[in-house]
Order: sequence, then C-alpha cells, then structure tokens
Amino acid sequence: MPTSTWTRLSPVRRERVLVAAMDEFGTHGYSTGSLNVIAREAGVAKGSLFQYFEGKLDLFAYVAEQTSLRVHAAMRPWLDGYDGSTEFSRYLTDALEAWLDYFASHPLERGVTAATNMELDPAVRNAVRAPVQDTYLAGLRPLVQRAVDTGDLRKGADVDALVSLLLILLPHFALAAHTPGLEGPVRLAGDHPEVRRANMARLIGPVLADFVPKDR
Amino acid sequence: MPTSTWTRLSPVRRERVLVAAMDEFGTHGYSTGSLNVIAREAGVAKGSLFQYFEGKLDLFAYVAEQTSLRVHAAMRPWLDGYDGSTEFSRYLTDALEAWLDYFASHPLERGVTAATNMELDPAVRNAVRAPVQDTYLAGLRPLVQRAVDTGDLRKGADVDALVSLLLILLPHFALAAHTPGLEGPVRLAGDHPEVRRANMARLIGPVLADFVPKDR
DNA sequence: CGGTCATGTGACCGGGTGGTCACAGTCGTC
DNA sequence: GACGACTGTGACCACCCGGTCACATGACCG
Repeated sequence: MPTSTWTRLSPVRRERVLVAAMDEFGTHGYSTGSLNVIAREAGVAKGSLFQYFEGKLDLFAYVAEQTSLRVHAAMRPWLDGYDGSTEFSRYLTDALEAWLDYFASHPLERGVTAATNMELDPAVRNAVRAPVQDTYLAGLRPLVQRAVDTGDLRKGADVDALVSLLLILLPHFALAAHTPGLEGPVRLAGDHPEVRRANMARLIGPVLADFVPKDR
Repeated sequence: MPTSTWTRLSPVRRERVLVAAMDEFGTHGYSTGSLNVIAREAGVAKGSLFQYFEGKLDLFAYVAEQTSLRVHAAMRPWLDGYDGSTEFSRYLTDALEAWLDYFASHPLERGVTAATNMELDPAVRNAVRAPVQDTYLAGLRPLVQRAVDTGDLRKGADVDALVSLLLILLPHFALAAHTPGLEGPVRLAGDHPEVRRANMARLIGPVLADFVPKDR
C-alpha cells in the first residue's frame, strides 16, 4: 500500500514513477527488477521511492494492482456488453481478439501481466497474483453465467469448469503472442490479424463446443 | 553443455551436484538461485562448479534438460502404451492422473519444471524452455495422431489444436496442484485422489468432447 | 623418488542490490 | 524574517552475487 505522501504527489510525478516501475518489472520481473533503474528512469532519487512505498514488494504489488485495474477497465465493455443477441462463442472470440489487441498496443501492461503470471516466489505471488486472479474471476464468471441463463450455453453446463479453463487460457493467449517459445503448433503470433483470429478460434472453439446446446 | 571433467566425475558426486542444483533452481528459479548455495548444499567448492559447467546458465540448462529427460522417461509408458483398446478420453485422463502423481512424489522435478515454465528472461528461456517443449511435442503429437488413426478421435480432428491445448494445460495441471494461487474454481489440490481425478476430468472432458466422434 | 597432470579449493574481485539517513530545499503560516 | 512540517536527495551501508585464480591435493608413471 502506497504511503500518504504518494497520494499527495503531483500526477505527472506519480505517472513517471509508475511507468518506470511497470517498464522495469515488466521487462525483468520482480526479483531481477532494480529499484536503482526505476529511480533513474523515473528521474527521481532512490530515497524518494522509499517515501512513496514501504519497499520493493510494496511497489511491485502496487504496480501489479494498477495494471490489472487498467486491463480490467479496458475489457469492461466486453465483460458487461454481452446480452445474448450474438452467439456466445462468436462473442467470446471477438472479446479474445480485443484482449490480444489490447496487449499488442500496451506493452507495459503486457510485461507486468507476464511478470505477475510468471512469478515463482510464493510470498510474492500471494502478495500480487491471487488478488489479480480474483479480479479476473469476478469479471468472467458473471459473463459465463449470463450466457447460460440466456440459453446461449447449454443448461446445466459446468460453469466452474469453463471459467477455470478460461482462467488458464486467457493469460496464456495474452502472452504467447509476444513471447517466443510459449507456443505450440498453433501460433498466435501470426503476421496477419486474420490468421491470428483464425488460430485463436481453432483453440477456443473446441473448448467451447461442449458447452453450447446440442441443437445449435 | 557440461565439460569433459563432469562426465569423468564419480556418479555420487555428480548426483550430489545435480540434486543440489535441482533443489535450488527449483525453489528459487534461475535468476534468484545461488551458485554459492548449490556448492554448499552439494558439499563442493564453488570453483568446482566452474570446472563442470561453463557458468550459471550452462548449469541451469543442464538441470532443465536432465529433468525433462527424467519426466519424459517416467511418462514414456503412457506416451507409447496407447493401442486403441481403451477409449481415448479415458486413457488420457488416466495418463494425466499419472502425470499428477509423478510430480506429487517428485518435488525436485516439479520445482525445476515450474522454474523452467515460469522463466521470464527470453535469453534463459530460449536456452532452456524451447528444447524442453520440443520434447513434449515429440511425445504428445504421435499419441494424438494414433488416436485419430484408430478412429478413437474424430477423423479430420484438428490435431495441432488439441496438441496445442494440451501443451498449455499439461504444465498448468502439474503445477497448479502444488502452487496455491494458480487455480481457478475447479481445484486440483483436493485432499482426496478421487476428488482430484474428478476435477481433472471436469477440465479435460469438455476440451476432448469436440474431438471424439459424434456417435460415441 | 621427482615429475606431470587432472582435479579440488576458497579467498578474493568488481559490481550490483535493497534499504538508510543526514542534509538541503520548499512550501504555508504566523 | 523565522519557524516547522513536508518532501527530495544521493552518498553510504552491509550484503550477496557470478566468476577467477593461485595454490593444495593426490593419483599415476618412469
């Protein structure tokens, strides 16, 4: 949790520190990320960082939280916008495409998301990843539940199972498109957006197939 | 690649170093793992490590490779044993359960697998993860292909898509059962093996459903 | 025995780390 | 102008890192 000093800071200074921290942690991860570098890139003395945050972990947790809020805000229209007028699998594919587009155009957020997902140290992950995952859960579950309620997904479909699968696949999709070596034979880093969309449909389609009503 | 000195070493000394390195890298990951600790735990001078390997990355790459060989060897019966006499989805569920069992009883291998999968630095991942992933690919693809050939999976099924999905889900299953915060609502860390198996079936079942023939 | 060579060792090196703190500056208020 | 509270600063601390290297050890051979 940032200190009160941080909240009183001028917005431009806050943004400079936040961006520098997102960049550094997003590029090198938590343990390898350097406060010296963050302070230098932000144009701020290192001592100042310790007046704004309790320490490195506190800063990282703040960065992770802010990032997840930004991502969540960007995806909110898709999380809230489903009304059953479009076939759900089509809607979800569109939403996933927007998801990929967002990370393609927001490398800072992509980096921090990667660093958060890849963190190994349980202490760090507990401070950072579990809350973020809860945010995703709170966004996805109602969306899936609504699709079941409207009959766009099969009555009695295992909502928890689908949500769990999405929770595994979503971060993977977001990162695979930009980190080589994460992909299987079906690549998401395709040069053409159409290829990427088609390949994503190849992956998400089969997963959804068992959840849609038989007569569709 | 280890030096020739390493290959001439007594097996007990090699094993001591290997185990210490698996433990350290598996617990703390590559960048945070310490050669000082490895040398101490192995009962070996730090200088000796540099007579066995070119440096830290070389040691880590060796550890990752050896680990993937061990895992691969343990799973080989399942990769080779499919002959179409059992329904494929049943066979795969059994194989995945063996997969979970293996990591439950081999914490060193589990730790290194986690560290390999969670590595952020592209240079390290290229040196380590891509080869490992190729090993998985070489094991999984023939298995799936055989299931298509025997008609246990639908003719014309998208083999690449299923393999890609498995490549994403498998490491996740292996690690989720032991690293809190990685799981969605459907948990694999259940106390009872039956619960765990049932939950895994809830996740893998829908994924497979679209690949099995319609008349089954 | 002396000589050679492979191997083992740990003090040591330069460098980077997260974190601290004594000091300097900068406001608003009386 | 004088005060006090808040904020900014970077030299500094103790510590740990990966990597090196001069030397010790010991096995084998003539």
